[in-house]
Amino acid sequence: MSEKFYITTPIYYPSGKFHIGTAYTEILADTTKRYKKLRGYDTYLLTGLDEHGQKIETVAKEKGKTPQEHVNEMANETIKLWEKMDIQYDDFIRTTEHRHEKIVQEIFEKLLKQGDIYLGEYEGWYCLPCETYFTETQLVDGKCPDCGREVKRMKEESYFFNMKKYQKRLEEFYEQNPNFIEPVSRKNELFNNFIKPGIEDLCVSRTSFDWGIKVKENPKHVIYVWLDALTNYITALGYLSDDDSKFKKYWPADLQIIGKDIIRFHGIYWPIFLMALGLQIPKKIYAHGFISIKNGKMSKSKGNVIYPDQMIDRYGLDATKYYLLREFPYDKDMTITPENFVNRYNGDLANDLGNLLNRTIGMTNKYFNGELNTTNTENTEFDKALEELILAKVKETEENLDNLHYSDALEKIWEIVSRSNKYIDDTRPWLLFKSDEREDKQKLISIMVHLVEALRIVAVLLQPFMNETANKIFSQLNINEKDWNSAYEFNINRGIVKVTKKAEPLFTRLEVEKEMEYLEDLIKGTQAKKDG
RNA sequence: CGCGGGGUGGAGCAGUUGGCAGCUCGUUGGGCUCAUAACCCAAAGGUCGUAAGUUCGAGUCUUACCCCCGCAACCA
Repeated sequence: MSEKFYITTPIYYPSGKFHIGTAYTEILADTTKRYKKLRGYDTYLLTGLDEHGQKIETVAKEKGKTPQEHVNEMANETIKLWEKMDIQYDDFIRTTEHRHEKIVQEIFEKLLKQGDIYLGEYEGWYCLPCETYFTETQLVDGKCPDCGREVKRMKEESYFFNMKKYQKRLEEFYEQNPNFIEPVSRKNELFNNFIKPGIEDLCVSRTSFDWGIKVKENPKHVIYVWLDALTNYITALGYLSDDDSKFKKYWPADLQIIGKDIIRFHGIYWPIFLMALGLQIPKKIYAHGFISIKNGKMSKSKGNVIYPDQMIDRYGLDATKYYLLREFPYDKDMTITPENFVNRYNGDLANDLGNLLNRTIGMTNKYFNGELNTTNTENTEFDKALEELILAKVKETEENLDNLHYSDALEKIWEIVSRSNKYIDDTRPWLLFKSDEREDKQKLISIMVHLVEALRIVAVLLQPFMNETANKIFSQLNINEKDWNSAYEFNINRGIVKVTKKAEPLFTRLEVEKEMEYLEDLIKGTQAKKDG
């Protein structure tokens, strides 16, 4: 039986439309899943929505809907988006589902019985019109950050989770698992700022709103945020349910992908909840950075938001994914600029990769009527050098993928592409074609075979990132050898290869000026109006 | 003195344990013609935020300072 690999994304909060940052998290998870699957793992990818809470209640009311109606709509939209993005998730959990709510109640009761949860009082700054508590630091000039009105110091009865009790165990856990959170810089940040100074108890219930899971024995309380949200990772697998086979098989998670904003909750509360339940802690949490556009973090008020469907509709899924995965640094934030996008698209996708396929197929048709007999080719020095380089890059691509360095992995794949383009210039097939020497014809066959193989290997490596593009390459080359392991060697003895008659461009070049303008408008939000 | 990240050729970035300053894009010149006006080669361009120090030698270590950007606990 193959080794399992359980990946999770955060469950997103559907108070509004998801922007490209959310899509990126999902893309990361999907890419990881596809890669692990190709490497032979039994993979399981969980994603979903966190549908409770004050804000959902408020947003629904504004739209004249019930919270349930609102989240149902949002769930439909989200699923449509993930379909459009070809996300290969195995389960989509919604915290309003019975399977989740029931178990969360049980977990709460268990923790209460154990003495990990106690009844206390929550105190904070309360905005009456917004019906929301804020912390000191959330206030803007001492007023409500949402509406700007006066806030009042208020108290309410609340259940608390005794985090302090687990302080020492958590510190020990971090000592023993220094790579629990990646990148380590983020681990250090969390450790220095929140763990070392002493963890504070966490409020796990509220009475000031209604839209949530009720505490069974005290139903005026609604279970508050994190105990509800974080547990999705285990309730989705059937923890404490009649059928917990998936839980037994897949837990603990091998990789939990999150954004850097929720590190604290996944790095402190989550391990502690699991300790309290006597469960294993996930192997790794990877926290990626944020996407910023022009003047900082994306926000509607700044007018610098990009939505994934807008990019996909105009440039295609693979180009969108490529750009994000190629430009997003492993341990830093990413900045999107129209110029950068157009450069990557034209340079990497159209010119380097797309055109390499195009010229290879063009030559194969012109020189050999599309048919290559790939047996018994003799390797020249150029051929050998190409093979060596490519095989080295395959290794490097793999290493980077194993370490979640997706941008670097793509860079390595593109080194194969670049080297192949150079190889054509070095070997000058067009001169060999004009020659009458038999030896030159032999060389020419070898060159074309090597190019076809190089492209095939590129396609193999590209599968986790750009499945559609990879398949286009396979189909135009008319080769079906897609296994990951097949990238480890040049198969130059595959018999007759008959490539497609007419190459179809993988990516057609963009008009720089026009697209930059389009993207500028998109970011400003004026493009929607133009389209409409 | 809250914590952290960062300031390197026009732009975006690499620079491992201190040892000739690199990459991508752009610019300029050249080559090639199989190809999506693509591809290949070459060149120009940096006092590595500022100042001082350690050292035979510092982008890389130490100290001070200046500037930019996140995070500061129950908001997902």
